[in-house]
Amino acid sequence: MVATATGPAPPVRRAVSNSDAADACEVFVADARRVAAVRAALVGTGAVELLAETFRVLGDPTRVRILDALSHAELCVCDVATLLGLSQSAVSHQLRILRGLRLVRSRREGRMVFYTLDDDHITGLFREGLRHVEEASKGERP
Amino acid sequence: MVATATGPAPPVRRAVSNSDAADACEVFVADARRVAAVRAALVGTGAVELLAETFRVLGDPTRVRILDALSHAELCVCDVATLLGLSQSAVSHQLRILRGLRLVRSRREGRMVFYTLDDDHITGLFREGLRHVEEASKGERP
DNA sequence: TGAATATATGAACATATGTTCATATACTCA
DNA sequence: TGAGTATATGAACATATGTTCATATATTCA
Repeated sequence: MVATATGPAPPVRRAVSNSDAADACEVFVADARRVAAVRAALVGTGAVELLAETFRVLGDPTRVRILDALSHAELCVCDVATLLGLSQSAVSHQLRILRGLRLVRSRREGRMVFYTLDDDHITGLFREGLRHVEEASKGERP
Repeated sequence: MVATATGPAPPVRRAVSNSDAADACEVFVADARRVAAVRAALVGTGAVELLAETFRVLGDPTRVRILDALSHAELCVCDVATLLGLSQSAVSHQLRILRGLRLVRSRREGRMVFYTLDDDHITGLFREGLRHVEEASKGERP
């Protein structure tokens, strides 16, 4: 936190400084100091794009199910398809996407290709997300 | 892990048991025992959907930037818009989505509405994702 | 009350995305 | 080598999604 907004900062109502960022519309800033401080602390564009792409890849039910399956055992494409009731093509397409972000790893063995989670990478996120969700669904306000 | 696939399990090549899951196509299972074990361990549909939706919401560059900004300070809508060079409308729409999943919380103060991260919820995922991505971009294979 | 301002929201539109279908590639075995 | 099988991939299509534009709602202040 930059400006520990207690007693939430008197709305200064100063026009947006025509520095670099915004001429988007006639938007005013409530607290120019706070905005400036936050701007300086923002994550770089590269990290934003990469992070968003990572989450986007994780944000599909089919891919979640595939990762869930692979978190329990190494499986070949046809096993995944059978297990989840999906077509071989659909599974293969999705595995390609997961592989592209290094979330899974493949190992060929004869005609078959076995997939596992690539534990070196963001896989932990999946596990943690699952924990969060399972908690959240319990602690939902009634 | 269910079947610690060392010496990766002789491909049994048994036809898919016509139990409940799959008649999707003529797909065969490589290891019926392993598949059955994994099937029993799969996460429920509800959790899958919720997890995927959570990640999906996190999987957009604009929303990542908004969360990044809010991770540094409490901000009103116009501040976020100014800060990120976005239209007020776009920000408001996105904040609605984030609010829908309880990732941010809003607090009205006069005409303005201030937003903060809802730390009780999956926000930790965002932070951790960021860490992962920043590591990953360093440790990329050259 | 009425003008001004901050935020919210519905409709429309362009783009992105997941699945299917058809087919290509890679590997095994006779 | 050729048939058979497991996986990969390109094209097409239906659906989902983010932004903009216009406008509604909510609050303050004269």
